[in-house]
Amino acid sequence: MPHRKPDKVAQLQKYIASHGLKWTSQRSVIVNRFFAPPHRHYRLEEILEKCRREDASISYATVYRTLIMLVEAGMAYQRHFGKGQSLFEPSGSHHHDHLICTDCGAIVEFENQTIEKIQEMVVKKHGFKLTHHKMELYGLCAKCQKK
Amino acid sequence: MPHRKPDKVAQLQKYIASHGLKWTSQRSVIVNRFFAPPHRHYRLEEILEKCRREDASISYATVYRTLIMLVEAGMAYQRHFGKGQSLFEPSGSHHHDHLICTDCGAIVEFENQTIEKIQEMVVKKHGFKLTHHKMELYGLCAKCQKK
DNA sequence: TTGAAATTGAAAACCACTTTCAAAAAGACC
DNA sequence: GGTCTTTTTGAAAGTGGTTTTCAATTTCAA
Ligand SMILES: [Mn+2]
Ligand SMILES: [Mn+2]
Ligand SMILES: [Zn+2]
Ligand SMILES: [Zn+2]
Repeated sequence: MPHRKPDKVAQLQKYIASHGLKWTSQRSVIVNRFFAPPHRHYRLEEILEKCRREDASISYATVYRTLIMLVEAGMAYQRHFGKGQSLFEPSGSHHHDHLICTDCGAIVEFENQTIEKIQEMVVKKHGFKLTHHKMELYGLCAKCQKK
Repeated sequence: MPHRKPDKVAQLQKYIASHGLKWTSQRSVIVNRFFAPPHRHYRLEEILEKCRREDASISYATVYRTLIMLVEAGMAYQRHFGKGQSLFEPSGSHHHDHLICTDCGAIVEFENQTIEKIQEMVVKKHGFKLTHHKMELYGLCAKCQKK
């Protein structure tokens, strides 16, 4: 199992250098946590809590700003499931959509090429040029159905 | 072209009567505006503004409460496109998804049975029980591509 | 080592709702 | 009609998740 955290950190350092930004101890803690396996969808507060175990003085604002920076660098996605807090996830190599349990919050990722193709057809039929899409399926996971 | 506003108003009056609620002049103004053709996706502020042309004293809170009531009565949907304000639309007979121009905000509705069927398959494969879904395609409409 | 520029934590501001509350309106029953 | 209980209203305050401000601190190129 590849442990790709160092790659991600190096990639961000390159981004930071090329944009006149600065590498700080706080950013190091935050991005190392964020890119540590397993791949997950994190609430900001969740990352903040983890980071504070390593550096108790890290602020909400710094975690917020760092995650936004990752999104701007193309290294993270900010998702808005439902209407509560947004979730951040490391951006990976391939696109995927989400299946979300409305009871326990479990998130399953899936990919379906047929749906993607049909989307393209729908868009073309209406004369649009597609930039991105959002597809979320909400329901009860197997566990929650039994309760 | 059928002008179905009176039906909707009558339907809401029946709902109101059967729930021990009261019909008011404000509710009359608001629902008549909301159900007046053409079918649209409205921001709350947009409806408020229209209603105030008819009754300048109508408040934000009353429009808000009336729209929520319509949603609870099953006569409107509240949509959360992007991250800003939510949009309300009269609920119609059949399900549809949305194609949204990121430049001018134009919204096109579409329906695709194949996508709906594949969604069911994806859900079943992961052992979920689907309750609802969200599918939005974002891009540039024909007009905005020319600019 | 210096110093301009970026970053930080704390706190305030922002924004889209959502709720509270006292006064007004609705409508069921005379 | 009038009476009375309940619901609704507008104004204002409260909420929650972000987003910005600002003075002090840190980074890092020179
Ligand atoms: Mn994901
Ligand atoms: Mn619609
Ligand atoms: Zn579940
Ligand atoms: Zn457009």
